[in-house]
Amino acid sequence: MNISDVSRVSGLPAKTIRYYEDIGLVCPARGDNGYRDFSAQDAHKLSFLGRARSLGFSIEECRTLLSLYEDRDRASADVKAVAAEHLERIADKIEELQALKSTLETLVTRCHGDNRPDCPILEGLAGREGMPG
Amino acid sequence: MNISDVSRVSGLPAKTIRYYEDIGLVCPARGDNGYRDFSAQDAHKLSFLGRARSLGFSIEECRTLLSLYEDRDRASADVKAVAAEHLERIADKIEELQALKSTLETLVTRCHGDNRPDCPILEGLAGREGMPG
DNA sequence: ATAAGGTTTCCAGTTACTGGAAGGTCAAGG
DNA sequence: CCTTGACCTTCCAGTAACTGGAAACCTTAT
Repeated sequence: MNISDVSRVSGLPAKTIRYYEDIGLVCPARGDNGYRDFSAQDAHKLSFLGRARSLGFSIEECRTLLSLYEDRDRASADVKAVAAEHLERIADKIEELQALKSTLETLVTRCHGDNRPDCPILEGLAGREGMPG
Repeated sequence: MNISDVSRVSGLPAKTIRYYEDIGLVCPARGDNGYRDFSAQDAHKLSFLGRARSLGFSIEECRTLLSLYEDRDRASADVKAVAAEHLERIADKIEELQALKSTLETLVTRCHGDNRPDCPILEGLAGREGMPG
């Protein structure tokens, strides 16, 4: 498989696949012409990476998951630990964003949004008036 | 005010303040010794930036907000537009993260997390094809 | 032979900083 | 006056995870 084939199969851009090779996530074979020659396993690995990335795992987490995936003797507890920690970070991020959202909503709601120059949003940012949160 | 003073007052690291000068968000005066000399207005501006950044506005949005803040004739509607768009992005991000969270929760819950090697998390990431090798 | 399109490498840019090196400045103590 | 230590300065490099583009090579079809 050439890179465009594996790109179509895995859903990852060719650029990304080359980058993944650069950082050692995949090691496709090379043909005589220097072209990368991807096996079905390479394609599978890349699909795995694509799914893990789309779930928000970092590249380093993906590297860990991939090595766990390829280690037939690993304990599922190891995988669960990686995922659970990631889950916690997601939950934290959601909470943080919800706090931001409610602060901004308060500011936006208070702003009359017309042609007059006085604006509670800017006043809030300037720190003169009480900011919620 | 030297940079460490304005850093303390604004809550921003000195490095960040220098960076903000580099990209033209602030233009502090310079003393004969080459040291930056921040006015109270500079400090105020930096506090404004700090608050806007902590609300998740990008640097470019901060630039816009700052120019709106310093334009006494701007309409509050202009500010509201920036904030409302940002709010929408936050809401989208929250939704996306919640979807990730529930997918990941499903995977984590199904994983028994013991010493056995079979793991629903990895199987979920791998798709339907099964294990490598 | 030529044209189109796929592939290669390498370099630069993105966001918003952060760390560190090398060197100039300032105030205090001896 | 000299030293020490805390500041300050600039510049270079690196972070995460790609993305865009240039220049050149390879393949396929006409």
